[in-house]
Amino acid sequence: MSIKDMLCNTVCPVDNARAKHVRRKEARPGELLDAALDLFVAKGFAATRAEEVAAKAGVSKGTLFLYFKSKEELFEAVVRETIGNQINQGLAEVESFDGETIDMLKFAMFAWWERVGNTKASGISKLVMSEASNFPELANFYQDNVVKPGRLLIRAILQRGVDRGEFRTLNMDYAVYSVIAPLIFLTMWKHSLGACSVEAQLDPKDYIDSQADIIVNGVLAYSPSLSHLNLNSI
Amino acid sequence: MSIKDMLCNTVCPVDNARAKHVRRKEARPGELLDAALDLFVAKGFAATRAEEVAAKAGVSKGTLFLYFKSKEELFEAVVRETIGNQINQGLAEVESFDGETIDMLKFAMFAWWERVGNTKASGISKLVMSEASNFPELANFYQDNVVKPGRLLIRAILQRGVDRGEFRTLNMDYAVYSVIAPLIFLTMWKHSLGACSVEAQLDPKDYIDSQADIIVNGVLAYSPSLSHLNLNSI
Amino acid sequence: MSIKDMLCNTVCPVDNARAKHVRRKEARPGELLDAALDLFVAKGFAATRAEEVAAKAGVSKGTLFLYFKSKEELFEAVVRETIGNQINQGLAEVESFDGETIDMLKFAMFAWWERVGNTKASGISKLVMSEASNFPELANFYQDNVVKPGRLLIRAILQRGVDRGEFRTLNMDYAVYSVIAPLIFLTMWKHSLGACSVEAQLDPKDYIDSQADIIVNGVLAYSPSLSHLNLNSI
Amino acid sequence: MSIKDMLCNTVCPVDNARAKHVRRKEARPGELLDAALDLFVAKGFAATRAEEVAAKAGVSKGTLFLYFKSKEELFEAVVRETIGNQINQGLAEVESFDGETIDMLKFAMFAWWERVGNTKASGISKLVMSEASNFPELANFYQDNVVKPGRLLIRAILQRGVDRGEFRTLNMDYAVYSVIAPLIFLTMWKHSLGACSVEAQLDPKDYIDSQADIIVNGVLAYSPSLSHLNLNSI
DNA sequence: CATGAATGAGCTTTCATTCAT
DNA sequence: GATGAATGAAAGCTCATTCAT
Repeated sequence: MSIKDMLCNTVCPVDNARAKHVRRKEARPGELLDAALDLFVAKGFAATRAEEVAAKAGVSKGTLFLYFKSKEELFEAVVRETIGNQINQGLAEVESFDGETIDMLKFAMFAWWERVGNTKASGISKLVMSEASNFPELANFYQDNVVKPGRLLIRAILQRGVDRGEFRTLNMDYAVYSVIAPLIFLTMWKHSLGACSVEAQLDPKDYIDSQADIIVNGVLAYSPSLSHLNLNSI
Repeated sequence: MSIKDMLCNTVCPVDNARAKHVRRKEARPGELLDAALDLFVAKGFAATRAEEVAAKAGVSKGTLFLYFKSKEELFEAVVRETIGNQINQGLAEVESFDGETIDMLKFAMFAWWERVGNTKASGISKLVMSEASNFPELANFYQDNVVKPGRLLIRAILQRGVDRGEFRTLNMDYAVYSVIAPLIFLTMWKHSLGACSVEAQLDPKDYIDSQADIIVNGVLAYSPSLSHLNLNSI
Repeated sequence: MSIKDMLCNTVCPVDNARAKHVRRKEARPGELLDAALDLFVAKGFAATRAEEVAAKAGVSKGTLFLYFKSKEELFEAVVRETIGNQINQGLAEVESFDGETIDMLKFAMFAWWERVGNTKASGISKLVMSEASNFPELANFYQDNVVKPGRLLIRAILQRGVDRGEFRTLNMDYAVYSVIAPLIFLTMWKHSLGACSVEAQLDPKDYIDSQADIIVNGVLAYSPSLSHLNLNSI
Repeated sequence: MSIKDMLCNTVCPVDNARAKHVRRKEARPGELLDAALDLFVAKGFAATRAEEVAAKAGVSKGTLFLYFKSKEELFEAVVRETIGNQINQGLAEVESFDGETIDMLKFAMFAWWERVGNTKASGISKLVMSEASNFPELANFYQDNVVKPGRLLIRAILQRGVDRGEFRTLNMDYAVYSVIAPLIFLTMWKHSLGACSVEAQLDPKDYIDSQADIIVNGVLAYSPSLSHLNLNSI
């Protein structure tokens, strides 16, 4: 079963019925979503005023409500539109990867950075986490469209490593977070403390490099057992 | 230099001059801080109404403002009071640890869970990250009193491992995040998506167990080089 | 009919029934009235907080309400107590005056300054005028106890001048204000604009001197007619 | 030097830079200023609720804050706008007056009544005096734009009388108040005690007539000296 | 008597949302 | 479609007043 097959069941493709309607909405007010994303990420949902969003998008306050019934709907649209199918996009690249799983994993992590982490969309993680309890449906949407597919993608990679004897046996349900946690942490950091003091900033490349290095070594076959053999004596 | 020594410069002890005066005020309205912490973590600063906090603490709206000049001051007090000197407390335990650094690291991670992660205080991470850009001073306070000391604590442990030949050479500035990121991620998860759907919940023990296992193996000496030796052929 | 006789009908002597009760209240909380007078005059009724008054009087907030049922009652007490029987006091002095009415009038004006204008009680005019429409009963009280008697006192003096042929015939109902207006104006000025900028301050003695001089000359018998006779030719 | 020349330095003309922008805003909400003036004069600043002002102006609470950042700003706008250049307007009329200074002075006093005293603007005196210590800047503004020019205007008239030999030598710094005090007293009376009881009301014409008569006679040349000559003996 | 912590009605101010133009 | 003036519900905060100590 290809990785794509593993994912296609879970990923609920964006509702096609609404697609056309949504498409028209995005024609002009795509700028509204952009503006809203920025402001929501930076200030939070409640602290962002509808008028600010409109102003940043270069339209009037009234226009915003022409395209979005309410501030909440705007928020949901921001999340839904921004999330898009990030995972699916990255999927193809990962799937077509040919080579050792170690490199595949590293590749996936850096690809994520290029595709998502280094994008405006990166703020979504922070946004969703911050507002999850105020927008439960949205949290579920995020669960279904980002978390689950992402988890499966990582899991598929790790499983590939195990299947090919490269990686040792892992508790898959939790091992995936060894990849996910550092990446999500990075985006949240970038949009919170990292944005406040210069000293708190992290260099993304070095950061991912370090994390990938440790994770990869941490899942390699035999390394744990070897450590018990006291390799120093070799 | 002991680990404690490494930390004592950065950790700014709570101002003792005001402590007594403040202490009396907080005798009763400590409940206000408790209530506020819960609500701020769950709903965010802006979405939490002052009256809710008061009600949850069992007092009237007016009483809240008797003890905190404004909602913002309440927020800051929540963060400052809750943070306390978590790190310092954990410090003693870690410092007195005698044994292999592998176990020390695992111990530290679990200890953190008991001391902080499994506490009401755990929501602070989420809170600070969510509101950092709206409360820059608070972000800096968190930096100085939690992030920096925590980073130094982890760094000290890792360095111990390296010094004793247990761990391989690491890019310390980033390696520390291999320990920090999964833990912070856990608390944020717990207070956001994890609180929404049952399926998204993580078992903390298993989670930390898995993370610790992979990290520890990822930093062990010789494992990386061994991987290049293609151990499969042995 | 003596001047005293002219007044005794209008001046309602302070209610003797309540006197004893009031007396006890004044024992300690006289300081409350003092403090309240100052603050009410300076900031107005609404802008003065009960706690401020208490603090200035050196007692606790609760004590204030021990002596005055409400802030309004405090206000009314301030006015009633402060007004006292200023006019009556001045009355005796004026009545026993023996000499030309010109000097009597001047004497009355300066006496008022010593007895009232230069006293804490002087703020009452400003206070009553500022708050009259919010405290109609008090306005009437002031009418009956200050305005009317004062008007009669002045009228009596002027009438004396007319009767003795010193003053020309005057429209008494309005002529009295030639004496009253400048004096009331002085106190209001002193407690409003005069308290703000140094340059706006008036020297009371010089001010009254000038006013009295012009008024006195303005009411003298023959002077108007004489002026038409072109006295320059004499 | 013409009277106008004497004044032009002190009267600061309303800022023309902002005028146009402000003007548009006030096109409609001029009614807000009208409503606010009435209420502030009647009840004082603190006792007037923003909602009352809005209601009286026929708009909603929110609309008021659309045009005035705060209740205080509304208050200041009321004073500044209402004051306008009352004095300057009256100036032209007085300046072009040709005839005896006695009549000029009387004319000025009655003109003031028509132009200001009998207008909504008349409440400003009471308002400013009542709230001066709470709004020091405003008090200064009033000083500069009303008090000083008014004083100079009166002084100019009196000086004209002296220069032409109609009036005797006067202590000008205080003599001006013989004109000002009765007029200001009249407006304050009208908006405080005069508004409470019918019996306390003054007929403005008669009042001014009487005041003017006495003042004018009080400043005529030779009358003071004559009084020392003991004219009774003639 | 005196205190001051606690209350809650009431006020200022904000801001999402509407709608006439 | 687009605007932005107008709305009014809702939230933060104040302060006169009460009452247990």
